[in-house]
Amino acid sequence: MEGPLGCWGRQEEVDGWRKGPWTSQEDKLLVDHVRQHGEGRWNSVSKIAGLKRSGKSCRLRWVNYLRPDLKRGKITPQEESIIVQLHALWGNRWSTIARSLPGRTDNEIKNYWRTHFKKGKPSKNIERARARFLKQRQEMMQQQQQQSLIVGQQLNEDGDQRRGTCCTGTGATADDDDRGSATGGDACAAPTTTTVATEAAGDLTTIMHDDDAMDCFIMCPMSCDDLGLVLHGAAAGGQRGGTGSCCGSTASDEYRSSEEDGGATWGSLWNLDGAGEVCTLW
DNA sequence: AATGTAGTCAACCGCAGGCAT
DNA sequence: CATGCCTGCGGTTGACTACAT
Repeated sequence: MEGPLGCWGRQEEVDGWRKGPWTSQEDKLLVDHVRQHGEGRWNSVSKIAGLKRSGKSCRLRWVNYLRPDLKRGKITPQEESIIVQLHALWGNRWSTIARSLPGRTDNEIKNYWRTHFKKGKPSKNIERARARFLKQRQEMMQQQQQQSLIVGQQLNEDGDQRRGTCCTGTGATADDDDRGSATGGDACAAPTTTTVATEAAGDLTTIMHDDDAMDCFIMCPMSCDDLGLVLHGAAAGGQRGGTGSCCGSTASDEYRSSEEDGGATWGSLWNLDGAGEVCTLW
């Protein structure tokens, strides 16, 4: 899809900024600039590198296309499963989902989701993954309920120290600046969280074992508080842009279109009835 | 072969949060 | 404390491509 004209037709210039598709020369300038100065300070790129592009445009071009660690090519079935399951957890938080998929950008995932799921009809692969996900989550919750009594006794002894167990894996990145993250540096996960997530992930379990990089998903890509916020988001009024909750919705086990139904919650998200109960495990 | 439709994807826009002044 | 700038995010657009009729 990367042609001389790209998809935006001829390049135009507005307020001194070039818009439209990037040329190979511009790409080269941007790549050279990032190599020399690193990422960030995008607004100064135009001056330093001599690009007639806004900082926004430069950043977008780099993040979505020029970054060397990008994985080109189609989304694999495994990645598809991950996307679906992470979307079930986090809704349209594409950047968060993207962090669990090395080499994929939020834009890519967002586009993929829209084209594949917006109009319903998930693939059979997705349906299988989802069914297994829900089933295993149910089983896991039953086990957790049985264990909760024992754990509760231990917690009473240990106080709040359970939240002091912080993960240091790649997933607990410092750039977890998601909206609603109430406490800084709390990318923590009690041991039970890891277990729960791994089991609940269903198909993911196999994937994770094959690829350590994927562990960033299991190892709390978002903070505990953040996860709770997402899962309870509807009660809190939800976030902008439709980032809401799976807990607040009801009954129907259908796919919905987030855009077309006008819902403030995750429209195309499966209804994870009982997800609120999962929240209580964290 | 021509036309219509759906899918894909790069790039834009507006908004919100963080930070410096 | 208030203001403005920068950065990042999610939603949307629109041209191109592939497939169907």
